Amino acid sequence: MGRQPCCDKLGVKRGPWTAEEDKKLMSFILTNGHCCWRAVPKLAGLLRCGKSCRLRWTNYLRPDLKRGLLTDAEEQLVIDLHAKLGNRWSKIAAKLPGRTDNEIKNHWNTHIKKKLIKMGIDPVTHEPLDRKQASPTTTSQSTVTADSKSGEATRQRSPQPDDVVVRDMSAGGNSPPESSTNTASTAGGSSSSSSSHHYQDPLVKWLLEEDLPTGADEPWLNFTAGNDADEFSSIAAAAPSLPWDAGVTDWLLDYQDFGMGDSSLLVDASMVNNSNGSNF
DNA sequence: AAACCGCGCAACCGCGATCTG
DNA sequence: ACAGATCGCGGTTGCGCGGTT
Repeated sequence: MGRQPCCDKLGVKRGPWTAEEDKKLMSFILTNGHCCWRAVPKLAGLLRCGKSCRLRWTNYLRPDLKRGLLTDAEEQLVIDLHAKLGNRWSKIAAKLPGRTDNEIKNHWNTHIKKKLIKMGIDPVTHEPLDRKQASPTTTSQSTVTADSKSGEATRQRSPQPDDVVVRDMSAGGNSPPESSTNTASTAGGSSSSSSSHHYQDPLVKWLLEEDLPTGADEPWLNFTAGNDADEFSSIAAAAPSLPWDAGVTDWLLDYQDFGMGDSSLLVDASMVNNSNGSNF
């Protein structure tokens, strides 16, 4: 009964993806889409399981991905959404176009969590760890820069977003619109920090108020016959932080060499632009 | 100069939800 | 209706790199 096994794990390659594997997967998905992840590795000629292919695609190869550190506005939005939603990274990521749940999760664990702790804020409940300890005026600015390491110091961190956090967290606040459906035990009871009017940043305010088109949109699945190679090139040029900028996947720049120049494979530029339309 | 340490990120794992036959 | 496959999510791990001692 039912379906075939997902993957038999025997002969399935694991570990870091090579440029060649990326090339195969990217080429395949841009050509055929990913209606069935189980079939993708076999059809693409990859010795990977479908799960691994999906992860690689969603976290690294998707054309609409942003790369690089989160901006202050994005970080602030993540903090607030986390206060509302808890560790529902996919929901949070859906509010940040071009960002993946994995990326946000990593950033939370490596940056934001520590930052909040240093500020005297419990990263789980978003409540002050110790109300006596939480002294925003003395901790926020000095500790924000303290966690910088390996390039973090180069980030242009403004103290203002942090000040907003402290103000919001200590202000209590009223019930967020989504709180009625929020069943997360950690954030649910204390998810009161985010009355959107607290945000001076209009972008953050807008993102919190609007039900955005999610970053999960997959415009590359909506290929149109009218697209051409020049259009694809313009998309790549317009997206300064696409993964292949790092040089690891330079092959993508030569997509015509392996058939991606075919008009049927190309991404609708307008849809890509829409997905990144918030211009962080 | 070498060893050690901490950080950041990519990838894996396991589980629950959903779908399919 | 049920069993099993598939998908998607969140937690965790492992490795490479850069900084420090």
